[in-house]
Order: sequence, then structure tokens, then C-alpha cells
Amino acid sequence: MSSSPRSYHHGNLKDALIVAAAELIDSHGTTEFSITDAANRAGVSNAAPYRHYKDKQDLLEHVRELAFLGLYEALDQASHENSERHGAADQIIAIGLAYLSYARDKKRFFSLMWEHAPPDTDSATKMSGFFVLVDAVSAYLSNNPLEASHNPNECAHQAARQPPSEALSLRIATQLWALVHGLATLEQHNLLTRFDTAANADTLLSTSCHSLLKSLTEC
Amino acid sequence: MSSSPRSYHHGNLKDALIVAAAELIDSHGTTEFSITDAANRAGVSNAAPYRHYKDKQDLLEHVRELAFLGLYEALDQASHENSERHGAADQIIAIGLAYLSYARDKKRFFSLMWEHAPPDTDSATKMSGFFVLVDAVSAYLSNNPLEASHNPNECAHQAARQPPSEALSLRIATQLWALVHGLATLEQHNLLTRFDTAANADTLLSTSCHSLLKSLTEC
DNA sequence: CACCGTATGTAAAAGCTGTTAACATTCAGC
DNA sequence: GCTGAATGTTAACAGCTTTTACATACGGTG
Repeated sequence: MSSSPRSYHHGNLKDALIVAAAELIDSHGTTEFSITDAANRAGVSNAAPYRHYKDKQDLLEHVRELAFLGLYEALDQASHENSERHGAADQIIAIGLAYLSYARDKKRFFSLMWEHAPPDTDSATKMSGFFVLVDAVSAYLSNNPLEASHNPNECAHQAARQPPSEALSLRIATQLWALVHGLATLEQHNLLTRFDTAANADTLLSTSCHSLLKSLTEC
Repeated sequence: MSSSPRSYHHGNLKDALIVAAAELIDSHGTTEFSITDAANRAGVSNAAPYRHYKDKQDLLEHVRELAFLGLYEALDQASHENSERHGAADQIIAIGLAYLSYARDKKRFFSLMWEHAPPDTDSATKMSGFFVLVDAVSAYLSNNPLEASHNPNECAHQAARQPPSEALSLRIATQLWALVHGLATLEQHNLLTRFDTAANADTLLSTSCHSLLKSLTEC
């Protein structure tokens, strides 16, 4: 990537450090990562990063953003590859499978994303992947409008006061997000195949999604 | 806890270190934690811990076990406080709410538990909390036997070959576990109330659980 | 083009940490 | 009581984060 280490000034050290840090974390994990390594890999001294980042956590925060961006791109691609042709439910499941794939392929990135709950920072990048799912749920709800409810659950209320479809999409997407995220986490800790070796995250996701969607829209 | 720092030998340093580490992590987080602090808090020198633990990760692993034990106790208590009298579904939800409470009250413990997916260690403690949920699901399935299926989904297969109820309980409990774990994680990252301020983890859990259970057993 | 403030790099150092090695003390069993 | 094992201390090393003082390049202004 960086070809000419000749000049005194690096030229694009800020980005190069993020890339270097990302590569190191992807291969050696976040505990092994040191700012010294990242600086060396970028071809500068160990103090140079402090011209661009307040401290180590600040740099890690930017790597986290990169990771969330990668997740978004994976989900977005999965969404487009499964749009319309197949059913809307299959599109939702495809997005979930892409989420699980990302957690598997970039497992160290995935861990980094959910480390140390940040105090208040709400980056838009962090949510962008979520909105891919929201859009798919909206499409699903358009094709599967709610039926009249005979259920004493909250759906009766929703039907009674004609909820904006957007709020319902957000709620369902949140539940699906929680489900797939939990499956990804449990899978990473080898907690799924402990009893039922056939119970992998992919099939669990598929059946759970169908259940949730059916129940949430048919109530 | 430790009262007499007089004798050369501590007497119970191995446990005292876990407790000290747990307290430090609970108050200052896992990144701030140092083995030196834990040793000082236990009243010994900074090299003493290495007589009982191979390295820092080894000590942290034991703290993790303590955290999983605490989670188990919380879930077990919630299970017993909500057994029989209320419906079996309510018992399941009570367990889930206890899970969310634990994640909130012991948020640094909760983060520690899911950090750095361990390579192969499968401690029984880690799973004990899960079995509380499995038992509740089994009780639910006993009270709500599966109906004859007209669904082309996998439930037809299950019904056809008379699945052992235990396998089904494990599968449903796993799905519920993933769901509640995902909700806990998203809540910790302030990702739930970003749009719908009324959508807290507790209510989302309640509605999702009902949906999943209804759909999974009514299929 | 010369000048100068600013941005960006280096070098050195302080202070902390994890970890090990050599040594000291206590315990437990014979 | 003696002896080996268990447990603790001190000292030291290497590596890391972060700061400070200094060096170099860039960019705009006269």
C-alpha cells in the first residue's frame, strides 16, 4: 500500500495507521496489538501516532468504525443479491447469514466492535448496517400486511391506533438484530454445538427468523 | 474480607486474588485492570500471583468463571421465584429479565465474559446458566404440547419422527438465549433507544419471547 | 523568493506493566 | 527436628503508553 518511505513527512499517516492497526488486529487480535507495532508497520516512529490520535483508545475507535463499515458493506451486498426475486423473508435471512459470515471471517474485528461499550459516541456508521435490515423488514411488511388481530398482545394496540409502519419495522429489525447478534456471539464461543452438533448458527437463524416474522405479522 | 496481613504466607491467596481482581474489574473495567493492583489489594507483592496463575489471562479466566457463576445464580433465583404459580412462559421471561438485569448491574463482568473467545476451554460453569433456561423451556413444552402441524417447516419433520423433547428444549432455549444476549449487548451499547425511546430491552424481550414460543410450539 | 507559523515527524525519557530469576520463609510429613 | 515443597519477596528486564523537547517540511503572505 505505502510504497515510498523516503520523505520526512508520511503524507497520509492518519489513514495508514488505521490500515496498519486493522491488519495487525485482524491477524493477531486486539490484546496483542500495540501502537508501537502499528507505527513501525506504517514506517514511522512510535510517537508519531500521537500527532493524529489522542491515545490508543482513540485509534482503536477509528478501527472500530472501519469494522462497522465493513459489516455494513457485507450486509448491503447480501441485501442487493437477494432482493425482490426471492421472497422478502429470504432477503432478511440472507442479511442475517451475511452477519454471521462476517462474524466468522472477521472474528477479531467482530470482537473489537463490541468491546468496552463506548460512553456516548453514536456514530452513524455503527447504525448503517442496521438500516439495511430495517429496509428489508419494511419491504417484508409491505408484502405481508398485518392481519386483523385476535391476539391480546400488544399487536391489538398497534392495530387499534394504526401504527406508522416505520416504527414497527424498527422494532422488528431490532429484535432480529438482537437474535442474529446473539447467535454470532454464541457461535464464536463454541456454545452452540456443545450438545447438538447439527445445530449451527445458520439453521438456527433461519428457523428463528421465520418464527419471529410469522408471529409478529400474523398476530 | 482479609483481616490479618501479618503472616508471611497469605493462607488463601489464590481465592483472594480472584476476589481482588473481580472488585477491581467491577469498578474500573478490564482494560484498567493490572495484576499489580490485584496483588497490592490482596496485600502481597506483584510477583506473588505467578505462584498461583500462569499469567494474567489465566487469572482473568478464573474471574470469568466467577462471573458466569454469578449469572447462573441470578438466573436460578429468578427461575425459582417465578416457578409454577405463574405460567411457564412467564418463568422463561423472568429468566430473560434476570439476564438483562445482570448485564446492566454487572456490566463490566458481562463484558469480560464475552471478551476474547477462548480457544477450547469448555467449563461447565459457563453452561450452567443456560440449563436454567433449558429447564424452564422443558416445563413450558410439557404444559404446551406441540399441536399437529400443517406447516411445511421443519416442525413437520420433528412431529413426524417424534423428536425427543429434550432436543427441542435445547434448540428453543438456544434461540432464546441468543435473543436475550443480543438484547443485552445492544442495550449496553445504547443501540436500542436511539430511535424509539420507549423500546427498552425488557419490553422487547417480553414480546419477542412470546412470539418465538408461540410460533415454535404452534407450528 | 524569503519569511514564518503550523503541521508533522524524531529522539529521549518517565512511568507503568507483565514476567522471570534468584533468594527467603513457612508448612507438612517423615 | 530435618528436609523438600509450597509460597512469598526483591530485583531486574523487556516492552508498552505517553509526554517533552527538538527537527523538518509545508503553505501562505509580504
